[in-house]
Amino acid sequence: MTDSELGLNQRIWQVVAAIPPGRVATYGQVAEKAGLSRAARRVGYALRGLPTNTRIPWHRVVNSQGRISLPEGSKPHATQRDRLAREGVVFSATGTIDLRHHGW
DNA sequence: TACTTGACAGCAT
DNA sequence: AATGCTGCCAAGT
Repeated sequence: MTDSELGLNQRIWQVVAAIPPGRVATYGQVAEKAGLSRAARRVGYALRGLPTNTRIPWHRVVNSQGRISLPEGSKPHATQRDRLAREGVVFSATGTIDLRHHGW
């Protein structure tokens, strides 16, 4: 495995793992903290490759609008929302999170 | 080997 | 407010 492969994904996962419960970070923030300043897309790709039983708190990562970036109605979407709600994250009627309050 | 795609985001129009 | 374009970087075709 090359450094660019392992290093990149692990850096991303490490950053995600550091997000405290009850808080959410945007893909852009994760990318920046991982040293990828503008590779928000790469973050989504890395999370997408995580196994279902991973211990990485991937659910604490949402897009810049405070919305879950997964197809509404899909199972992963419901899982993310449920886990966040369980940590005390509040969703508005339209399904958006107030980043001013829950942002990292 | 080259082009397209993707759990995104910021800026321009 | 809604599109569209560009940057990022690995994977798929």
